[in-house]
Amino acid sequence: MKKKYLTIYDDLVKKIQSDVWPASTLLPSENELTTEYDTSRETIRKALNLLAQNGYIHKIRGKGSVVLDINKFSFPVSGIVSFKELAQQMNQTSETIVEEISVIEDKAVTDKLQPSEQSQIWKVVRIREISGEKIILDKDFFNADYVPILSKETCQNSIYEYIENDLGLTIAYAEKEIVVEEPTQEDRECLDLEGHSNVVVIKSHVYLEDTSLFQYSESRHRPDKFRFVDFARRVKN
Amino acid sequence: MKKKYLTIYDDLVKKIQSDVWPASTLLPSENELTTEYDTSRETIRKALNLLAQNGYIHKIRGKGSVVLDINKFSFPVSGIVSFKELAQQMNQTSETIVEEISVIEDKAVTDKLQPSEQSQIWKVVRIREISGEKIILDKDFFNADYVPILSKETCQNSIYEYIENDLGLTIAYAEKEIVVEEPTQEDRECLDLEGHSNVVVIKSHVYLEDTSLFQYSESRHRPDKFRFVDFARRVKN
DNA sequence: CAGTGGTCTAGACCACAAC
DNA sequence: TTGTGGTCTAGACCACTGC
Repeated sequence: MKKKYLTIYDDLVKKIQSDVWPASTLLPSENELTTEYDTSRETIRKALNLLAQNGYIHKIRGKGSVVLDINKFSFPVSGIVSFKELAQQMNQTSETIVEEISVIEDKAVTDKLQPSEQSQIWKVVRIREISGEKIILDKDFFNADYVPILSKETCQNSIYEYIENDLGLTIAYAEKEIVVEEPTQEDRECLDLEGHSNVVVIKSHVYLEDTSLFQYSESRHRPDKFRFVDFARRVKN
Repeated sequence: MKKKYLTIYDDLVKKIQSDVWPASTLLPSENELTTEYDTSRETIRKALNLLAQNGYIHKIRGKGSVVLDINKFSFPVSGIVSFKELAQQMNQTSETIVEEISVIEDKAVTDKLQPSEQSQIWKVVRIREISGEKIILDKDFFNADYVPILSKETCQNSIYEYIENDLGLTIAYAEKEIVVEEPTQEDRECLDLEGHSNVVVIKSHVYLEDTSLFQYSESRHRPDKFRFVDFARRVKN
């Protein structure tokens, strides 16, 4: 049995996207939705809070839930999403070139991932080509305690799919940092930089369900093709 | 009376930050917290979910809530935070130079903010100096329907403080977009770019409690001083 | 005033982890 | 089996909006 509040959420998203309730109009009240979906009010509220969190509605006390018209053109780089998922969302023609797969013992990286003493770290370097241009250089480091084998086919397709479906691991959360750096020699060699003198770097620490750090990665983007969209709410002090 | 779940949240944050429960240990269970704070379990869960959302803990079904050790050095650029609030959080010596305050009728901007027909738009340009260097160029546009007066002193101090405290408006949410651009002539003149050939631009649409768009702004950063930190959780499809 | 969303309660049943 | 967090319920009271 699927979770009730999620099926309600999905249903409401679908209806908002198909303009059942156009932007800046009100959703049915929580009480109405309660009878409509034959459930309790707290369950409805869970679904509505998800909608609000994701920028679909804004709730106003005493009035109701207003449908927002943002979020229509914004594809999320936020959250934890694999390149394959992203490319599918955007309907872009994209290509992945596996540049390097190796096992390393680099001190700087090893310290971050802290594998058990005798074990090692996978290094994967991939180039992402979008519409024929080499735009992104992905450098991934995996703790081999969790990912024992890595084939070229897996790296070509989707490492996340492999980790979640085949290895049965659950990716839980990540710390991300976005900074701008000067291109390294490697960046210049692998990417079509076209004279750009900066790259945007997304550095991620990715953790599993048991809070163990299993991946560190750097996603290095040509600056003119980088875009990050966020929906934020004001938090009072 | 303050909201119970928020006072519990604040208390738990304080205790986590003062190492009452060190990183990677477990918080007391929800049932224990229920008796400790003399409240219901759902209220405890609201507080814990807030902690999880903000990266303080990770909840594991069947085990408990693990304290994370991230979030200790990461100052949030995310969310809606004014420059004054940010500077205070970081204990940085900072200075604001008000470069321009004017009323404009630029078509491109007017279309975005869509003020009522006879009204106008405030344009404010400010330079942010951090440790003696001109690092950020803030260009703000306010719908004069909501902000009738803007003094130089207000712009020097904090426009948000003025809007929320003196005008009694409530800032609710914002759409943010981060892109990298080539510096404009204005960027070159106002900032200490030191040869950098890119600026990081945060473009924001800011909305009030009644969902009306009242501000558009561009915060233009020298790339080497820009940093964005995010905490994300994996969402299954 | 009636209707809205926001908070809080006390209890139930479930899925999962650890022993 | 026990204890954990995840979902769901039915009801209560409150603060706010709009008439």
